[in-house]
Amino acid sequence: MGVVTRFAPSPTGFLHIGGARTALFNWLFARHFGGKFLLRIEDTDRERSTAKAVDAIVDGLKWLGINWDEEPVFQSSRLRRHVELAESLVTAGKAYYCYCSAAELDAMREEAKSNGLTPKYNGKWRDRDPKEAPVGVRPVIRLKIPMLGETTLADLVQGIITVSNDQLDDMILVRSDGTPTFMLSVVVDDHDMDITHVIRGDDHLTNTFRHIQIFNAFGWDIPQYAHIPLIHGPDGAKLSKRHGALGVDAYRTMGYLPEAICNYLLRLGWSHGNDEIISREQAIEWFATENLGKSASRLDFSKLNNLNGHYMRAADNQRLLNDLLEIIEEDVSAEKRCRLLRGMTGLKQRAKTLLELRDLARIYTGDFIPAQMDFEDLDILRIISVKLRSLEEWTEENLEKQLREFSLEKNIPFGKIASLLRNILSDRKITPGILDMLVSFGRGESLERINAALS
RNA sequence: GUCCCCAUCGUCUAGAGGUCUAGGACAUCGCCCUCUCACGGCGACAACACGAGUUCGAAUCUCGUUGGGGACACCA
Repeated sequence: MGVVTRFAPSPTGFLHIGGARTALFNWLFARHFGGKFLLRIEDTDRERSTAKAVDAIVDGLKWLGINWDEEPVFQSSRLRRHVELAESLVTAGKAYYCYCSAAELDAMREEAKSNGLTPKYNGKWRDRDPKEAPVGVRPVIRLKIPMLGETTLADLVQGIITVSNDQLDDMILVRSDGTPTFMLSVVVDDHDMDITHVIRGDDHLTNTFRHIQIFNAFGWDIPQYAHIPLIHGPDGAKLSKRHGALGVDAYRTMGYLPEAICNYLLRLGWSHGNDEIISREQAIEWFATENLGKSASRLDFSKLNNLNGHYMRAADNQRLLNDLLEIIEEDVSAEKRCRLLRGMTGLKQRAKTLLELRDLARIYTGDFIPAQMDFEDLDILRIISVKLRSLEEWTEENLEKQLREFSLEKNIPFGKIASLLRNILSDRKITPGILDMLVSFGRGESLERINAALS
């Protein structure tokens, strides 16, 4: 049977950057082996789950180009099955009803803690006669975890990890309100969906020992696990909203390209020798859990910017123009769109993000105030004006030829001419090359601006 | 507190006992290219957390210390 992976976010917020990486890795792994990648929405927490969050996650994945197979599974629709299975465990003597109150549980934890032990449930109802059940109290269902022995996990990333069973407590499978817990639901769904490999953040590592116990109770096969390290903020502390725990949509509005985000995320905690720029196809071909690192990594925006710059330069001009028009508030005339498209090659190599590109683009779309010039400059400009007007074809080659000839003829440095023209075509210090600008503006607009400066 | 995990340049990492006076990338700083700015090219700076072992030999193996992270809910 083939590989089946899944991404299982809980829809309580946006698709954050760590989640995006988890999804990416699961997706790459499945695609590498020609298997399936499934999406499961873990919405068992009805209070916190929203349809809006589901949309945000779906949009985020689509934007990143991560496509899933089959219809997404909504965990909430599987409540019945989860609870029935838990009850079957009670019947089989592998789970039991517990009637403890919240106050009792607190006391147990406090007691364990004061004895220097892991705080946990003490098994009060584990072997009690159900006849002793207090009336009017709705019980939870707890799993009977073996009191002796240990549980071992052979993790694809972290290696072999063994935990003593006395660290695990009899976890709750079904709450007193009759709803299943995350622990139960994950296991049942991973089993029912035939998940073969679970790649997830290593904040789930210790949960995995509990999951294994549930798998064992049911007598089911356990999937392979790969726990990937978490992403930290630039300061090494846990990722917070302050520094990057943003939704992928936020990265989008910051002007990053999805391929840059994917490439960046891929290289965070994973490597393939010295390769840095990795296409989607190469990533699918190369991805393997063996190359995953074990330590947490920090988010580094300067590297992301560099990568984004690379993908901007590599991007198709028309596509970039479309992206750009989406984030420009005001209308851009057809004429100016043509200008932008002609000038895109020169613009995109000067921008690291779409936001920077938008700013640079104003050279071709915005208003400007031409610089003041002295008489000498005006004389030079007058001659240039005549020379350029006489050009038959307004091409970069012809423009350069004409201006270079003029430069030699009058013994005026080409740089002087270029900066003169820059000052009357734009009021920016930083612009594309002067020939590029003349071509992008086109004959009409260029001559018009020169004329305006002369008068 | 208890349990688990991690540890190479500022950052992401290569490195699976000798080829490591530790390689690449980003960032930083020079130089070159050059009409400004970028791009590109060349170069510089810069790391095996610490301490014991094992071994002829350790960044690589073992143990300890320190530092960081995660988990210990009727959240997921």
